Amino acid sequence: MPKVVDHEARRDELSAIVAGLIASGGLEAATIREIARSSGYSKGVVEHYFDDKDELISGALDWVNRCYEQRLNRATRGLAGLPALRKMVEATLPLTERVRDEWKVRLVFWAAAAIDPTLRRQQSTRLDHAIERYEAHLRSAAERGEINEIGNYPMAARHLLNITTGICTAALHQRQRYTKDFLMQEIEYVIERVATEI
Amino acid sequence: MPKVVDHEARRDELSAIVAGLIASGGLEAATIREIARSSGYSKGVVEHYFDDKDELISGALDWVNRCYEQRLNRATRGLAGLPALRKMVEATLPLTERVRDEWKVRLVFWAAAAIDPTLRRQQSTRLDHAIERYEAHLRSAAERGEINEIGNYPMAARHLLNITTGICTAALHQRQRYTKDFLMQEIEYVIERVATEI
Amino acid sequence: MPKVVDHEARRDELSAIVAGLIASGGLEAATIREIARSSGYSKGVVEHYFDDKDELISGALDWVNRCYEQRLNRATRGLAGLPALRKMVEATLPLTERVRDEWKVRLVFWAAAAIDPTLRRQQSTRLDHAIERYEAHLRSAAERGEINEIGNYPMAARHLLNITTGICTAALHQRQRYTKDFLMQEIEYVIERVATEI
Amino acid sequence: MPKVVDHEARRDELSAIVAGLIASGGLEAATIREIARSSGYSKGVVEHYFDDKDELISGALDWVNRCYEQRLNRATRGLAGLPALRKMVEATLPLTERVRDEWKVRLVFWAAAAIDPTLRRQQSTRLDHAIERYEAHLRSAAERGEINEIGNYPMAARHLLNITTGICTAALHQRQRYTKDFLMQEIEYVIERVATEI
DNA sequence: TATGAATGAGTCTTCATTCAT
DNA sequence: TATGAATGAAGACTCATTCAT
Repeated sequence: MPKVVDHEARRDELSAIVAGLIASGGLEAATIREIARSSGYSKGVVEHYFDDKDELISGALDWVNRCYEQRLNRATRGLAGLPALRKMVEATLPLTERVRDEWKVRLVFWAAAAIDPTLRRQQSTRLDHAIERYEAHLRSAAERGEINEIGNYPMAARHLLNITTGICTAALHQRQRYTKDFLMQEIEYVIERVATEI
Repeated sequence: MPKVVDHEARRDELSAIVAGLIASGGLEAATIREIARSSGYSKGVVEHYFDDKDELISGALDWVNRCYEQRLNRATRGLAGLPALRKMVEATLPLTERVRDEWKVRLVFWAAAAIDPTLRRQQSTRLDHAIERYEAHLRSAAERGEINEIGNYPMAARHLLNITTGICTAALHQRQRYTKDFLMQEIEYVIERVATEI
Repeated sequence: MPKVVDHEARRDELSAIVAGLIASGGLEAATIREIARSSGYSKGVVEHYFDDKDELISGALDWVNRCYEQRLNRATRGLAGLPALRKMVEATLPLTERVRDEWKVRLVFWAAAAIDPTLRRQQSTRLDHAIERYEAHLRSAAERGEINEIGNYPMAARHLLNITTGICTAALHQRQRYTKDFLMQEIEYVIERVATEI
Repeated sequence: MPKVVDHEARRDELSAIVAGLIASGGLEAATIREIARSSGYSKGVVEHYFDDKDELISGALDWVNRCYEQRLNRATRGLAGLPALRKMVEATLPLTERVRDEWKVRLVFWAAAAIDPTLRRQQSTRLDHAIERYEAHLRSAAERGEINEIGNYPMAARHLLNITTGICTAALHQRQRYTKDFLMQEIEYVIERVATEI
């Protein structure tokens, strides 16, 4: 009679730990031994829930992205247009230690994705999803009359994504300059410009 | 008299190889053994020119940045204002395999810098330098009447840097979408918006 | 359930091998590879039981000292006074190959302790313990009327320890001269002199 | 026309450095690279004067012993009997940092000699010489009426050597206990006992 | 399901040594 | 004589992975 364990919950628990290790020490810090130590489980358990180290690592990214999605949904629930856009961006910016960790993990995977085609495809899909979100918010903002009509919504959305990405990476590297106020001001600057059809 | 070897040249030679290995296989591909194999030298030689693996790795980043600087200087020599700005951005975008490799190495170091304070400081300084360049070009563009006067040059410059960064990382992950034309179009879009005081 | 292995026994087994290697080839002969080869285990196993090479080495000394202690206790069990003292010294002298090996390991650690403060402290404690043993035997010898009362027991004990040490190192370097008979004769000479209050 | 260099002087210079390195960091600290660095010469020079690393190491011991001999001769010049004996022992005890270093080197070689027959033979010869010195001083002390006649001079001399050795090694490991006064007191204790025929 | 024992490949690094200049 | 470039062997150590229990 096997002990009943919530497989998924255990996987998530471990993924969270892996993500934390990556955030604090990079990919190389996420060794099976260390994961076992941090989780309190034995080495064997760790590899019982994950076939492979690769799976363990990509599980961590998955987990980070799922966390992000959830935060995003919670933040924009019931909102549309510019308010939704602002909340979405706000939820993306590395304003808290937690989100900073999220970004650190993301950076690690960008570096990996730049090299590995499979990861790159995953990353590409994620980018497309993000653009769609931005686009939806822009459209609803226009509908609600909060901004002017935009000629090329996908382009504007991509622009918004890219500038947000750029700001976030800069914020990671210049932590003290990119305070919360400063970041939000940047975002307003960006939204203004995107919303201004020339 | 010892055998005469241009120490710096040899270091550069090895750094180039390390950068190439990182670009094609990530940090973990840049093992001493592989560096030796790729360079045709013995393992010992590699550590004759670099005390440490860390030094070897950071040497690769240095080399990449120096290459970038040179390319930038060559591209903008004799230019000012918007033409200089365009050339500068053009030299930054991952339009060729070589620049793509440059970006891959950069990504690896971003991930590392997000974790290691020392690397983060270096990265921060580099960002400041880049912003200064952008700012100078924007100012001269305004002086030459190519764009309107800008209220906050440093902010506009930082904006330009961040959006470029964002575009470049996106381009790395969605290679086929970000063709040369597409990238240049994005850039024009960005320059337009930065140059438009609202 | 994990495979059941007596951790301590395994550590001892390995320590004995390390001690043997040190005795026959010095510290440098005690490489992990050689330890693995000699023990029949794999390299990994050696470091499964010992975190570190340092630990492995100091484990060997520990083991040697524990062996010595046991031999000492066995030899002096039920004895006191001069007979105990004689047995103790006899158990210390390099009369057999086994004890000679013990002494070789000891010498290696003396050299190390002369340099490393931590080892020196350990060595100092060991010396104190040995002196206490000698002192106890001297006192009981006096009580039993086997020797005259001694004015300064600790000093006499230390004297006894030092002379024994000196004899043992000499015996290591002049093996054929220091036969068993010769060594025992030296010891009697020493005991006589220590026991003779002037 | 080759540059004229005093070969022997250079060898001594290097030997002194090697001895210093061994004294402060053990045998493993005496790498060719470190010797070169400490001496200010290049690696090549070091091995120009010494065929081999082994030769370099044994050169260091030679040098240490020669220094010791010189100090001994200077200390006992013009003396005989007990005064000579006292000076000789005094020159042997690790009372100064310099002599402590001498002993550290000696310990390293004892450990090596316990293993290597060639070194052991050298060490044995050195012991014999030392015993002869002690014996001569004892005999002259008796002649001068400073002590009673001794039945077995060689044995007494060996005893003196061994106890001195034992005291010195103890002094190395319990530095603060073995102050100069304490050491000299020990020596008097020893001389008294040796000189007392029972 | 869980443990941790065992393996061996692979990592960086240090080093003595040789040799061209 | 002197330099330091070059080599490759050997060192400790880390790690993912397999497997018996």
